[in-house]
Amino acid sequence: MHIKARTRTSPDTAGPARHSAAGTPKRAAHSGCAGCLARPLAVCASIPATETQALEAVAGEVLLPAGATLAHEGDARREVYTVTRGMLRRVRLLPDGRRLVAGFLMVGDFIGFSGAPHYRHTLEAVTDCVLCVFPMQSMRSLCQRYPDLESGLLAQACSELDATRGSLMLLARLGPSERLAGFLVELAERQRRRGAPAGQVDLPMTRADIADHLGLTIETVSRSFTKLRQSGAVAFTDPHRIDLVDVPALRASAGL
Amino acid sequence: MHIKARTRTSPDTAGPARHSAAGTPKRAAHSGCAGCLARPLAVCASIPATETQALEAVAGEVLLPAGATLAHEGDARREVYTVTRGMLRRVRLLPDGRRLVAGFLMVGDFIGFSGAPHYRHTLEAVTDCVLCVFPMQSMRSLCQRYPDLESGLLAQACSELDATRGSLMLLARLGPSERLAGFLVELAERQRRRGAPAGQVDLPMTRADIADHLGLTIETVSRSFTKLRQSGAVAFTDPHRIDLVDVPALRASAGL
DNA sequence: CGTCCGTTTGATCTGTGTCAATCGCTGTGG
DNA sequence: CCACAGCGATTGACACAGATCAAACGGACG
Repeated sequence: MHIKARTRTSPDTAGPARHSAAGTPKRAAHSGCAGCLARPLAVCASIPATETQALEAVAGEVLLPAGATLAHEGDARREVYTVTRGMLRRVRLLPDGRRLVAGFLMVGDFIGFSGAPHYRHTLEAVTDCVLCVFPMQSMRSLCQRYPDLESGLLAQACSELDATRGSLMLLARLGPSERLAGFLVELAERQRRRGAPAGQVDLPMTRADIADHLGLTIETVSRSFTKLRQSGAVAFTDPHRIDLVDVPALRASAGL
Repeated sequence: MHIKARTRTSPDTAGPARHSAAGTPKRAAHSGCAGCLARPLAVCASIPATETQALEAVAGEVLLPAGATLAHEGDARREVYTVTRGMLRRVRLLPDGRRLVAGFLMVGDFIGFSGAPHYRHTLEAVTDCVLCVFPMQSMRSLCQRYPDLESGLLAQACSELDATRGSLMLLARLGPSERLAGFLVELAERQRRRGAPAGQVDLPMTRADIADHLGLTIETVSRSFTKLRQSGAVAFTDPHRIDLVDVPALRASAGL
């Protein structure tokens, strides 16, 4: 096997101050569903606007500065979340330091689709984030009271399954540039659904995050970017702002 | 990129007789939930035993000989299924013939967790199979009538998400032998939950299926098997019947 | 007995990981 | 204001794990 740990976050010397450098999460009172940007995108939409006080009654808010950790792999799961602002990454670390970014979470995404009693991934803020928190128990009773909420959760779980299965194809059978193309197209699509202009992608995460998401190295990701640029499929000056010039070509090369 | 098509099923010359060689599915009347081996494992368990007639009323049965296709990628999704006997594979093909086996479905597994209106994978029988069929519409009304059914579906969707995310780590960051180890322990675990003796795995699928599931070639899968055998982690004479000699070692090498 | 197919094993080739150097931007201190 | 340190991104040279090519083996079936 290749792929050994390098620039990796060192194999977690499980000391006291686990929230490494960056800031720490801050709790706050819930600021109300009325003006929430995520509501139309999130499962909360399954609860009628006239009944949002049922949500607000049990919800809290979490402010998460970029780089901070929301939850650690292995921690007991007691709460579920909806992302209200910003982007997070779902990270898993192997003992030898190899890192996987299992996915990126964006506004409206629900965190809590798991049967496991403990987190299976560490959740880290890529940018400054705001999240809605619900105790799992409250979420369960809300589901009983509003069956539509449970349907909504099921629907969102299904679409997350679809997306995750899509990643399987990327990782198992596509080459580096194809993976990157697929990643960019999918991210652009998610951002477009959130109101961003089509044909552009924001990449707040680092190349290392992308590499660990696509099963590549930083260098290969970088080379793949230049390759896509040279082929005219994408364009960019800022490495975190990509223009998708030839979406059909990108889609085709990712097998879509 | 490497990984080009070779032994692959030829890029689907979308002719009329798409159900290639093997047999074709046969429909039958539902044979009753009472003696169903899958019931305790499947979501059907969410409906009380006294009410199974509600299921039987809308369910049908499908008999699927090994090699036959249940549904094709791209077909409209009109039904959902529960596997009652046998094993299926979930396959996706790229235009150039590269193949992905996104997963294997076993007794009790539910087929129908997707938000898409069309199948995103072809479903093929690895062994002779029997499935319970439900029109999607009937499933929806059953969910309304039995909220526990929807909870059960959500729970199963979550555990499928957990499993799929586990595959991400295998594919993105583990070497061939590690992937194989992870695959074997996970399969053993699923079979154990279904009553099989621990420490053994049945592999009805071919090496090609395993390779396309793990993002490898047949040859590398074979070599990884011999490596695991030489290291004493597994033992076998029949290539389709593996003894897991050192489960802790297997789990460790897969990062579990 | 011979063909077929899946599996295993061996030899070679190549893409991508590894090692290393440079570039560019940001923030800090003199 | 400029010099410098630090970090992320990019580019280049090289090595090796795993893909490719090739052949042999073994069981199933006619």
